[in-house]
Amino acid sequence: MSDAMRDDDIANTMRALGHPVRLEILRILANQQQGQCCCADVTESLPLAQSTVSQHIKVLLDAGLIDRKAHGTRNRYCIRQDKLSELGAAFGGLLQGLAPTANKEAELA
Amino acid sequence: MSDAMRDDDIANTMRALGHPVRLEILRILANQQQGQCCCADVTESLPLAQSTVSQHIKVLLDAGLIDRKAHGTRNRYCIRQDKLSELGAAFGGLLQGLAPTANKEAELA
DNA sequence: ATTATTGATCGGTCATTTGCGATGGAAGAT
DNA sequence: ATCTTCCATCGCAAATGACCGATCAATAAT
Repeated sequence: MSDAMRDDDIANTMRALGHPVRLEILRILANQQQGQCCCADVTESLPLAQSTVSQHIKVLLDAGLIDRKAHGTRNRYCIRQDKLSELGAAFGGLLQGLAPTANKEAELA
Repeated sequence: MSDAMRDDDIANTMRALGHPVRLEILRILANQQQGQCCCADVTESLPLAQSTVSQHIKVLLDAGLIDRKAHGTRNRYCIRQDKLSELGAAFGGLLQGLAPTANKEAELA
């Protein structure tokens, strides 16, 4: 239980996922051949200015959900699958903690 | 697939979960005897003003994550388990859509 | 009827987020 | 060296969010 996400981390990550454009960006990254692409690729799939896309990317980056690798004059972004499964586990734990059956039994530790 | 959550819905719900206080409120509701309690109960478990707690509750309410039932002079709040599992499914679907194995196979529909 | 309790809502402040165009640095091409 | 491409970052404006104290309607108790 040592490296479990705390509420702050979970909330931060949730907030990063709390914008449809960022969900879309993640999907765009996921559907790339090598699972990676540059900012320009993302931008031309979205009706937003480059600076705006770059900012959304930064949010995902800060949340640890994606990774940046400099590659020549462009950057390659890819999804951090490890973070994603970590989040999945944390989310599952959260839901379980909120389930009605977990009320009393959880106190028997 | 007709009633699946769309990106907007998912993002909205994520944003509602994107604050540690609201996560805490959900946990407080979950750990109540009948899985329900009033605003005052929640407030005295948190270092926040009543108006602030009420506002957080409203966010959860608007996101459909909790339910309000008037009961005499006070309101009873409880977690909407149906929404929670709906969200769990949507989140699972999201993660699956972002997984590397889902890239090509998903196009064979 | 008067009083007390509950809790939603209003108004205000301050911080953060979202969007944009413009700027500038870094790497590749000429 | 010059020029182009890529894109992070910097203002800037508008909108949203978080928090508070104050208010007010509704119900319960006296």
